Amino acid sequence: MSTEPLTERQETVLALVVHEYIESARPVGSKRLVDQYSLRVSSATVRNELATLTETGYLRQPHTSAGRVPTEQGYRYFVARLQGDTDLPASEKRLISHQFHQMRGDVDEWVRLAASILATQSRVASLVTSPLPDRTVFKHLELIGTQGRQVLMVLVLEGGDVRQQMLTLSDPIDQTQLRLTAEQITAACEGRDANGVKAKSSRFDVLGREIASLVAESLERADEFSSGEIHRDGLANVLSQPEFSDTEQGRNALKLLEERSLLEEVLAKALSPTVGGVQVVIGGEGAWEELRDYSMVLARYGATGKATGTLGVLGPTRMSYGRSISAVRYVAGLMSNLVVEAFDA
Amino acid sequence: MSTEPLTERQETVLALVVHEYIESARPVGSKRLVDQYSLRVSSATVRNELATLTETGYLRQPHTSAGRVPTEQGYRYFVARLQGDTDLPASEKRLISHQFHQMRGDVDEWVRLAASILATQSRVASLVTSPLPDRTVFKHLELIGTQGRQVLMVLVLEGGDVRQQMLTLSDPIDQTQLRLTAEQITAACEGRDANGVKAKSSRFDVLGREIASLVAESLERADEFSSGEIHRDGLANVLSQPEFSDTEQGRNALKLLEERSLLEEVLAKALSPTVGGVQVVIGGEGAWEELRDYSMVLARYGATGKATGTLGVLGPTRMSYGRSISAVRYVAGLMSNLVVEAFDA
DNA sequence: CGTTAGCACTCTCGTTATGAGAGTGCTAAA
DNA sequence: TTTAGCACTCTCATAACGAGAGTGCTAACG
Repeated sequence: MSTEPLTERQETVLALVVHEYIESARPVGSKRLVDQYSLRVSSATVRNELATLTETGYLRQPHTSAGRVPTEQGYRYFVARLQGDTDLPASEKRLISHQFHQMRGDVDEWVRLAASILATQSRVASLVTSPLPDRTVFKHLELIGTQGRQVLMVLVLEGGDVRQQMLTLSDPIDQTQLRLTAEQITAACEGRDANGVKAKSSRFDVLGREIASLVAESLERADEFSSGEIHRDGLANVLSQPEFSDTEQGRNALKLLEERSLLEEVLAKALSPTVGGVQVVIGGEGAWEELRDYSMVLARYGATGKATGTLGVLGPTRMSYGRSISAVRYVAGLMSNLVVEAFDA
Repeated sequence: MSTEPLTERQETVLALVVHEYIESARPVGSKRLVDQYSLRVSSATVRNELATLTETGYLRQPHTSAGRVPTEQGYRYFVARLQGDTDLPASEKRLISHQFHQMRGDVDEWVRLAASILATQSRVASLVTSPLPDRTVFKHLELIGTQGRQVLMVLVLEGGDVRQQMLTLSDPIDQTQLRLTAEQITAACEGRDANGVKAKSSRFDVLGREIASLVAESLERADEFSSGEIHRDGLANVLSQPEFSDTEQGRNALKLLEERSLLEEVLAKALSPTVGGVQVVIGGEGAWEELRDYSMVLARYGATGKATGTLGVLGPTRMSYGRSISAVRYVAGLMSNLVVEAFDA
């Protein structure tokens, strides 16, 4: 567990072990290493290096006389060295970009496409949340009477998100009255958040106050549940990873992917709220016991301060970090562009 | 494959075989049958019945000297006899009903809850689509200018569904003009469908015509993609079924569940468009090769002619039809109530 | 001193053999 | 028509075993 700097050769060996293990899913030994990569040293030398790397906590032996497997620490070191110099081939990029530009429709469509692309590129499961405003700001209110005292409240938020809500008034109100009230509130509260709306509320009549408090409540709710639906894709991919050949393990993985609350927590905590680089969470980083055997590659996308969402992949710790990181980075960039465009074209 | 009517005893034996096989997941033999259910005949007699049931195509032998397994035909017969007399225990019903009434919020919440309840009750995977209007009818239009030529179009449909769309006009238009146009269109087209809107379109000015055609287009699109998102739950359940202990099989099942287009097709074709009873699709019914080893229990819910959605479960042919049917029936009923309430309170 | 060849030892994993268990179909008797 | 009895079949869990891969250690080498 010492943190002495690694020699160059140790670094190479570590990288090779990680690489080979990710490819083959089998513990990797000294012999295989020299053969596979035609190293210019003997297997005995490699064996020595492996021993010290095991000492210092970068590698692990599943059992005596088996090959080595990277520890979380080992993965982390590898990923840190990796970060910069990994990218999707230009042809892939063109293809993906094309698919995105093909379809400038619904936000849900983007999300679906992003998830699908992440899944196929990374070969593991993907997660994408819709872009949501960071701070929910009121923009426009519409009240539409149906029959009797039933009213549909349509709430337009900054950034184009729309909330709708049915509500029942104590007395029947005609459509002109409703329209008037809606206009009043819209005029007074445009550009304000939940608290701002509450502050203005005293200026309205009885009906207006009732509606305004509902609006404020709705804005608050939007602030809290800021993650919304999590769109998943590629669940079948993770099942095909050899570590989940045991059904029990596979079921676990699925449970994890279905556990909304856990994912929300990780997504929220692991990511700084600003759009930026790609974050890699390896083996739960000690904080999430359930994620011990899994890694996530995450990124925030969107326009900081306006609307942002999260996207990423989840797979076994032995996943292809290179592929995942570059895919996540690229797709996050594309999605950010789309969101920015949608905001201020 | 003959369709001679079964004797009463044959019927009993068939029912027991199906029941026992669903419970144990192992081919069931004559001896086990008499022991388990303390039949008043000998195993040899049962053996004879099994033989004829195999002849007539209700049962199948995985290999000589193995027990019997129901064929699709066998399941179908069993399910047909079963339909009426299966129901959730009252206590379960109360619990579920309570959960639903606990939360009269967002439609998405209902969908999520329904999926979750179906999954836990049936112990297999569940599918629920949002309730959508059968025929998309325009109700109200709102145009909200942002900056420059960018306009947010908010389209309220009969039944409270809301579509939003960003659009860029050829010339900047001020807010009053937008409002006027929106009011015009709303007044002229309320209660009309896509074609109705098109018909009225000639009465508007240039801007009005442009907008109206977009509205009509949007209505048409809503008609086509009438299924929307399919919400899933309980995917992990199906992995725990012994038939999927082989990872390959499990992966297949997952792929199936992820294949949106296939599910949409089945949902659309297998169900009459009216809200009604529970439909059981066994082994793909010859029409869907991919579903050979799976069964679905489906129901349509909502208010016929207004808004309906689909919900159901998907599992191996060897699933507990009793549990599934009663769960699907009950949850569909609850969801229908909610939708009806939301429509005309 | 770092590197390497050699070697004895360990642990896994796929293959094969084997026997118990469950089930069948058939025949003949009740 | 039902049942007892029996020979036969097929699966599946268990154990035995050997090949293969890998290790650590020691001693020799440049």
